[in-house]
Amino acid sequence: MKSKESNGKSTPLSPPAKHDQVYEALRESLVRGRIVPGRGVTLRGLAKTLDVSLMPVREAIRRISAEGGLEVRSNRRVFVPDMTTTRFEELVVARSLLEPEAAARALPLIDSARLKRIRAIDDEIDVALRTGDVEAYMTANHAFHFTIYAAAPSPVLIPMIEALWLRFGPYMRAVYGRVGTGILVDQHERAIAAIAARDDLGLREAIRADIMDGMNMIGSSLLEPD
Amino acid sequence: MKSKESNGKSTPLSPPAKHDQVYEALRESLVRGRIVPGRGVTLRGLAKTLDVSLMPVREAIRRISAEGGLEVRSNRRVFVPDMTTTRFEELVVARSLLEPEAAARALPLIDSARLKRIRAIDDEIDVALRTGDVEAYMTANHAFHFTIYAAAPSPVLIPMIEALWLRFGPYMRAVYGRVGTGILVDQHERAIAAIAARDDLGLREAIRADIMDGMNMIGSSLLEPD
DNA sequence: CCTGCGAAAATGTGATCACATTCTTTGAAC
DNA sequence: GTTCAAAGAATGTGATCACATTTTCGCAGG
Repeated sequence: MKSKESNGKSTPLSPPAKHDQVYEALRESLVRGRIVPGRGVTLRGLAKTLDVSLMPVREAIRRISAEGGLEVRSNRRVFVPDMTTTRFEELVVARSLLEPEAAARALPLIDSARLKRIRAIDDEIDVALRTGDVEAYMTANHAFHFTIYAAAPSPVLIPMIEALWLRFGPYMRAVYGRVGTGILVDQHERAIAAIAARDDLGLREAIRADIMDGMNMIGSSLLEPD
Repeated sequence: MKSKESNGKSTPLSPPAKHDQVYEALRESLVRGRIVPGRGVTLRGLAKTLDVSLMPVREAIRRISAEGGLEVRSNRRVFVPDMTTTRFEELVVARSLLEPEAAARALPLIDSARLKRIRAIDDEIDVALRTGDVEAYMTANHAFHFTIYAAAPSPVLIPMIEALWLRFGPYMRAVYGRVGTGILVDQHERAIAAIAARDDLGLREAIRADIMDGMNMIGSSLLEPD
């Protein structure tokens, strides 16, 4: 029995910690490609930008580094990891293994409301592709995938997949900025059809195809030697 | 051109950072099951134990938490995550997806020297199983798997798999302590045979069987409701 | 022109202090 | 004995300072 439970309002939880806000801001910057891969990240620079002291920045960077979003080199300086060929391939493989599984696990729990939302997001993607809006495309594409996966609570798989997307972020932006979004083909119709049909294998294969499609297009573009 | 490169000795790199040492110590404690799942972890407690200030502990905990080895609850207090049924299943699925892939990628690069080492480790496992030495079994089992995977440099997959093992650590210990190692069957012979035969699919299946075998045995044991 | 060296600025790390929040204990009222 | 509230201890968080290491810049020598 909790003696608390004072007011009926939402839990009066502690105000969000600053290191969490810094973490979110950093993650956002990486996903949106606002941090150039070559240039390094400095604690004091981030602290000044976000108007906090070094402390929250240190903890946020430690956390993002553990997720692979940043890399602390032996100099102890922090960089956006270089995208080498093998790293790229490994990231793609990991995505192609985990995401179909996450989708399949979510499938039985996707109700009509969520499917409707997924369809709406797919429409947004179509618009973004036609207008060439890279920012909107990336946001909507992320929402499409994770609205599917999140139908089932997956406290293990989803964070793992999020970490993979985080690692692609900076380069997706660079690639799209170079080749544009015109080449992208919308492979999501297959996924939507499979969801509507409750087709487990079909959904797995659709997600896998979507990943391979987008990644193959990138593969030919920027990649550094090992 | 680096102007450095002064002496031929190993790089005179900075002395290891304390937060890295604390991180290693923490990870070790979790894998070895020295931290009871129920009890919490306090910054000052760890700092006193390891004889450092709060700073390195804070960064180490942030890092381990990002890897899923610890959990910062909304109270901002740190615990070993509870092993629920769904969490357990997700962890097993992730292992069964990533580890066969890592093994298959390593297969072409496993030379005779490494295979010899793998065989030696398997012998250690047999001994540990016969003598019921839980500690030795866990160490050797870890070495067996990662000696295979590490044949190919996998800067993405291997850390992900390590993070999964880290999450099992505390409970493996608890389970083995309860049911003993007598039940364990050594499924590694299949893997060794597949490596010797350069049998990609055979190795994948052997690794997968090994995972399922060990995990299924655990599944019936301790697990909390969601 | 550029090569190398020394000074100066910048950076990451660790320690200590202060403070708000949370947990634990204590003690009185019923 | 049980319940509840207040006092006390413990904990996580953030800021500031100090220091060793690294990087960057300027200037001399070739």
